[in-house]
Amino acid sequence: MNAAVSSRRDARRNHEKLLVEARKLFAERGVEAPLDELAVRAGVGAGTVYRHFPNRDALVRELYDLGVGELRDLAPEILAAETGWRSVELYLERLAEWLANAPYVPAVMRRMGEIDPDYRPGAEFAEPIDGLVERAQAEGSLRPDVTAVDLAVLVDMLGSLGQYGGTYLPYWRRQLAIVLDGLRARPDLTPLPGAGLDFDTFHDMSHRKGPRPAPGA
Amino acid sequence: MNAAVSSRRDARRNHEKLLVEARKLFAERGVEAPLDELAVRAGVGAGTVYRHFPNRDALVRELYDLGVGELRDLAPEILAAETGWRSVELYLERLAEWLANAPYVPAVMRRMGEIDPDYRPGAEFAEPIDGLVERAQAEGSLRPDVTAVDLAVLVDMLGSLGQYGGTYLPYWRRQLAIVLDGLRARPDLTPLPGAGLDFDTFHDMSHRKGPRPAPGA
DNA sequence: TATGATTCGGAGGGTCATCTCCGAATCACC
DNA sequence: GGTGATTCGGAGATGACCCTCCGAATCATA
Repeated sequence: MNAAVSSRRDARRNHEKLLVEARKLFAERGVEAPLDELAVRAGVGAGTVYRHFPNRDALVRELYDLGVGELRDLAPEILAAETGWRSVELYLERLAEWLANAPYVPAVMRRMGEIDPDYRPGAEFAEPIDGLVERAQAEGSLRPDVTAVDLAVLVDMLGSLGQYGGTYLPYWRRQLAIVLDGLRARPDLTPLPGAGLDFDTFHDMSHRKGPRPAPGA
Repeated sequence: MNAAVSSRRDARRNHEKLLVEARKLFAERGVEAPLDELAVRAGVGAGTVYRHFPNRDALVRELYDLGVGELRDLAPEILAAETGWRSVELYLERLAEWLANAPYVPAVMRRMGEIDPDYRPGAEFAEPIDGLVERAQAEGSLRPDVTAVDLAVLVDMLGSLGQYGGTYLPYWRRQLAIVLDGLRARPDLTPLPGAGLDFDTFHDMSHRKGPRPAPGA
């Protein structure tokens, strides 16, 4: 899966520098940003960029894989929380914080969908999230009509606040708190509209490119 | 402000067709999509594109202005609701629905920020939204610690669900319902963290490009 | 330090998008 | 229908970007 790491120090340093600058560049200008610009920012020649990443997609793929790795590192703490509700809190907080601090991710994800139509963003996380939701609902703290997909979508929503730039970061916790209050189980709640989705149908749905249904349906 | 509308029918028809196709094209491929492709999709020659829009930015600007106009048309119904709470509901629902159905908007907004650093997205709407929040809080239905900016940010979050494509649209009402439940005033709520912002400081904040503060602060 | 292997830098060919230009076509008006 | 003004279409000049290539520089190893 991973290309071998070079034994030369300059090669390792350049590879790392290119990844760092690519994240910044893709965040600012999208994944279509000129790679010549990447070379300039990283302080290397254009040829060096293409030695490390044969083409743009290879670079995107590596950023994606590294991101999935970072997420995997977040999982243990979230799943080991004392209560199910605390797990839900941590899930939303940690994931959204990670997303908001990694503004290159949406661009990379979009491109990944074009490169490889049947990649599954974070497929390995579907099962633990399902478990987390069941646990919190079993203890009666999480409203019973939400699904794991609903939570994942909420994470995306919160993460989209990264678009405002780093200065807003301390404030998105307000939106997080509002969402969490909306997720608590309460006796007088009216149930959520529509049917809950599972990850499979959600994936099919969000990758279909067909015409949108009539508005107001 | 607006360029004069041509008196020739073919010119008006082409102008309209170009706007329609530009919205689709920008939604699919971003504002950097080739304008030659726009010409093909609209069934006109490349020269015609540049007759109507001297450059890409002129096209972006017109799409932005038209969007603001559509929002203005939404305002009366939202503000005329019977109760303050219903006004809040309509505000979130109508705006987020509009955003989710207009997937070209985020791309256009981002580009607008680059073209014209001190444009104010929807500045004219700040005052009515403030009024709407005060009304709902006065009647005791909206939690007292949210601000108009919080609501506007929530709209952006909900609108970002347009990224999943039209097929998901019937389902974002679930996230809307969760957010609304989190916004209701309740006796036992813990107050939102951090300070509420007004539109002016929020605008400064979200357009500053400086380095992000240390995470975890 | 010497040596061979690996990596670097950046000039340049090929490709694609932008935008101009002007003869041909279309339109509004009479 | 005739007429002048406006708009259309698409070929082509200009410029940007992608990616390759190879002599020069750097590195690991002994």
